[in-house]
Amino acid sequence: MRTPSWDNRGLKKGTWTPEEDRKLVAYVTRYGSWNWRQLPRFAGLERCGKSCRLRWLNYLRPNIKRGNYTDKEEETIIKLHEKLGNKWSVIATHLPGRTDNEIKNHWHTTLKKRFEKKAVYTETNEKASKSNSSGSNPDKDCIQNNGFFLEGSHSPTVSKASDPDPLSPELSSSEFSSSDYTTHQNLFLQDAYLEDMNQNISTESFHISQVTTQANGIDNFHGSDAPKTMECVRPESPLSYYNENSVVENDDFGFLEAIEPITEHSWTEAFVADMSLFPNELLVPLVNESESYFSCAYDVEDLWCLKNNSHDLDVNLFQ
DNA sequence: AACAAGCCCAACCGCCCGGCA
DNA sequence: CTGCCGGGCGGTTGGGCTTGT
Repeated sequence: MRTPSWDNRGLKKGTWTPEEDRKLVAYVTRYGSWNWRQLPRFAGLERCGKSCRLRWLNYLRPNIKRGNYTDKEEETIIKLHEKLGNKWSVIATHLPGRTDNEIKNHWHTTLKKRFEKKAVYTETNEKASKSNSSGSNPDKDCIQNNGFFLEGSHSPTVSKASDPDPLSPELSSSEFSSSDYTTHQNLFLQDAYLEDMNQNISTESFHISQVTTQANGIDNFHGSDAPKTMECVRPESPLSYYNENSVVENDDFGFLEAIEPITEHSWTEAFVADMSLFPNELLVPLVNESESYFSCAYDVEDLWCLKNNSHDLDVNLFQ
């Protein structure tokens, strides 16, 4: 990807290295994202806060689903885009595990082109049918949905305007008008809020079980040793090493089976303790990397083991 | 096999908004 | 009320990868 470079502030730009990922994951899972601008300094990263935030949200955070889009997901994107336009973040809340950036990319690279292609087809087909009123649609693999065709879809569930909109029980897409936009958007935002709550539960209130962590070393996910059966979660994602069977399509909480809930050693408590009791300078990474908590001297398995004993670690680190 | 063109996506950029002093 | 700051969002791009010739 992008060639690493440095801006005039001495901050690194470009592709993230596994080591940087490891530092970011270690810091955010332990302390949370309390301040993205300050975070890279304390996490030992020569990156701007924005870059860290983006990397975490789009790539490193748990429960990110990667790989091919299902027909249902594409259908959802198309329908929501019809209603909301380029509100990628809102659309993303209806696709668990997908990020706004990924959806946006998928739209621009695949769905948009398909839309334009089919729109042209629709236009020419309509002209043809006008000239021949008894004409029928010859393309049986394409299902028309408010002017859009879902290529290769074998599910006719969304094809009829009279069908209830699966995404908005109160209002079908055919009934939706621009004047309803604000009200309808509020409904979406309410859903978005609830889903955000779910996301927060998955990303901040649980941590990866030690057992699965030890079974799947983090470095494997940057190489070719990623489990081949894990399709719903990005194999090379450092935080995707919860049980490969734990993520079930259309099951937002399937992965939780492999994650143990935090009781008394939550990151929030660790954060409160660490940040309130220790001066900031003590949280700055050590100059000598071999002594740093986030250094490569620690295997990631050790890292997660250490995290599980964070209180002991805190004592050891800051004494 | 070598090259070109197009595709894909991670990452960056700049703007906007909300919270706060 | 105003200005600052941090976070969030949508648009854009760089460059690796894939496919076609």
